[in-house]
Amino acid sequence: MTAARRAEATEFADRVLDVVDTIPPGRVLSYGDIAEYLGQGGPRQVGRVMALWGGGVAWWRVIHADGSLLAGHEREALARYQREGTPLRAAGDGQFRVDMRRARWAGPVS
DNA sequence: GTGTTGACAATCA
DNA sequence: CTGATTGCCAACA
Repeated sequence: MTAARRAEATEFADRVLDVVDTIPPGRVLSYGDIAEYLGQGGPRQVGRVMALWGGGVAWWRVIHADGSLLAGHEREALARYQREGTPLRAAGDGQFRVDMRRARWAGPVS
């Protein structure tokens, strides 16, 4: 059942993308949080989905658990954060990270 | 079937 | 706070 397996992968991806699309402006979620929220897979699987099909959603709202930004897209994400008012934290060297303590979204239900 | 890699995470030094 | 190590899950050669 290779077709079924592919269908499952697409379904998982669809769920992840749906969750990401549900994240309100000014908030973020970590890969592990999304995996935990879905109750399946893991942070890496979420990361894979984002890498493949994340281009159609607010990928900048999905970051690492420690609040670090995506490698290679820091400038883009930073612009989004400043525009949406996402709580940021400067490290002094130009290293900006999201303040997970405040920006972390609890989900549709809180 | 085995080993390596990866948009990760938690823990330890 | 930074860096290194281990654990996890799935894809890929």
